[in-house]
Amino acid sequence: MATILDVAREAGVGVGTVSRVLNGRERVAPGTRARVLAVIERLDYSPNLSARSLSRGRTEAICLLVPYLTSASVNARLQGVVEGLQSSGRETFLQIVDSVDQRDRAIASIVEGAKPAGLLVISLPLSDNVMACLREAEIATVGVDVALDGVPSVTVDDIEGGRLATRFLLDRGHRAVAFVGDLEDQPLGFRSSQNRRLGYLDALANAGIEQADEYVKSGPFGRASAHRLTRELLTLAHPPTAVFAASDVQAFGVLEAIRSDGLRVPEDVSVIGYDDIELAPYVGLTSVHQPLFESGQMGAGLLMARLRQEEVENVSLAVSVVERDTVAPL
Amino acid sequence: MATILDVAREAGVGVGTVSRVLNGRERVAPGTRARVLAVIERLDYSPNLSARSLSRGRTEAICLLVPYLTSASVNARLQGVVEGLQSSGRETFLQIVDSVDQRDRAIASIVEGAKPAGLLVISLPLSDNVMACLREAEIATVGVDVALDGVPSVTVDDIEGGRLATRFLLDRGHRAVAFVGDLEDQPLGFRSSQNRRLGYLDALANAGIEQADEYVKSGPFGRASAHRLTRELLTLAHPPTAVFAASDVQAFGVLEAIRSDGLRVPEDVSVIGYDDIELAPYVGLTSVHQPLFESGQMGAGLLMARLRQEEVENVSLAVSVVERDTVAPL
DNA sequence: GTTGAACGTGGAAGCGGTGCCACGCCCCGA
DNA sequence: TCGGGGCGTGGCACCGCTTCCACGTTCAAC
Repeated sequence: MATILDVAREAGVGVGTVSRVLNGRERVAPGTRARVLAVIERLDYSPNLSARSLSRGRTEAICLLVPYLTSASVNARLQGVVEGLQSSGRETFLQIVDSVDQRDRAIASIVEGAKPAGLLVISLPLSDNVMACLREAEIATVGVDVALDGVPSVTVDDIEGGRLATRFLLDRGHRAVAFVGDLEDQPLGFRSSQNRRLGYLDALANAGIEQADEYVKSGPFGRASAHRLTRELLTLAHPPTAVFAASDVQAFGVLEAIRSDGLRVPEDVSVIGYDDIELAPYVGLTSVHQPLFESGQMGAGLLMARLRQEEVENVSLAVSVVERDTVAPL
Repeated sequence: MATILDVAREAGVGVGTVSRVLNGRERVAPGTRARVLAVIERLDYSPNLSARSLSRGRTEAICLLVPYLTSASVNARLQGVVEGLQSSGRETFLQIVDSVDQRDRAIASIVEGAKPAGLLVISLPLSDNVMACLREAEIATVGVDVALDGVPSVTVDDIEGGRLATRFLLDRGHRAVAFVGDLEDQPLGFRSSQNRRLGYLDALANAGIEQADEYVKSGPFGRASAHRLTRELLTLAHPPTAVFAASDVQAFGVLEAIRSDGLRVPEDVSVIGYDDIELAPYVGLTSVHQPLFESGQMGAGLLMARLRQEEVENVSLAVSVVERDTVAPL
């Protein structure tokens, strides 16, 4: 591999000049710049990243901070991010965080250790304290599916999504609409289920429906728990005629529970999910679609713009109901 | 952050000695070693990776070389890999490769640029030429779902899997068994569909069944293409009574095509898939299960062992048929 | 003609490690 | 007693880049 010294010698200039050309600094005569660029091209030179990091005291890389790779929606977003970042040519490394402890360790290693140029956070809220550290360390940060203090983000309005799903059921005559969601004291601070519930309550209130507390169920994320909660709903004196699940995975548990009770979907009970994950079309699940892949792509775009020192705005993506076979008019 | 010089001063030794302690070299008096380790602990020192890479001329990182993140099976393996690597504390970066061109660029950047300590390749065959370069560059390499020349790997026997799936159908009385798979001149050289077809043919031959060529269909990967191929099968003079799809995604296309013809699964036509992806249980698809996540974990284990200079053996994982609701006796 | 600011440039001092070389010491054999 | 071979160690050159300082040059202003 050629080094900066080879380039400098070959172009008949000093290493400082080559470095200035490399980094697009001013103060280089156009002719010199052209000559250096020609030599770089000819020698197929590319700077040694370790040396650059050492000298600059920071890394060129981009770090992706991601919770639960097993979650389908996080996964879809991640795919978008990776695709969007592909063209940047930067090293991209992955930090996966499944617990508060791992999160804190990951952040410590980012701020004090790797010092990447950019950080892209998916779905994981970070404290103001942490955000201050990141700003301090001059790490360009972007949030995807999470609003982070003082940095740009790509978000989807979960409250609006909850409203949309609920209105979809109300518009079809349902009045006894239940909600099945996550526990709301998430250690990692996820709020999507909570926000979707708020949207749900808001839509009901707007429709003038007095909501029975017994229609709002929450439990650990997953199919099994949703299954159990749904059985509870079905044994109520007045079981709901429709269920809004805070995620598609939970909706699958809801579907199972209804069917295992000998009831039919959507004839006896309607079900709407959220996320419109890849599985949804196979199962015919009506769901609230949010642009998962695109949110990742856009997040990558924001980060790359930030790294080019451009000013960027927050992006908010629209949600919509995808109608399939699990909701019927009452 | 403390540097090696701080440690050396604090411990009253030279930087060389600290470096030797750090790297577990011999030739350090036990007392000195203990003293240095104590200081390292006290100062919470950890070496600067950029400096180390620069000096050693190679990176500590591990690179993951992965095709098509969108593929469910690659994804599941990747999750296993990441989980398995989590404990190593090494930087892990991702190179995603969707075309021959990207593959070659990625390899060039690995061998000449980043020079990671380890490389874990998922499902992507590499030429002997490339393998020689990797050996030359002393990059510890491990294959997951691909056998790579001269390095350890975790593989699953696709031929055996094809046999298993086919025998499963034969054992239930089917004689007219069709195969729906991928095109076999994959630019990136994937051979799994081809191998599964070989297993299929072998099982038929062993059962003394003369195979009609018209029962073997191949097309681009994906649901739509499998759908189309299946319609062709169903219009044959003697349509098959069972279909073996080279992957679950293709099996979904097969299911759709059969049902859209007004036929029932499994009463009219049986279907068996391959991979047992997350979706399969939801749809009730009978499929050949291969331990995707585990293969990734084991691959990570092999790589970490190689990086500790341990000798390791190839691992071959077993496949098995998971019976659900899409296969019935003839 | 002198001054000095702005410009373009070369070069050296780091960045924080690694690894080699040289040095002093101790112990053993001649 | 002396020489020589380990052993344990300190220190310095070096990895390839950035960055800053200093040095000509040019040119406008006075």
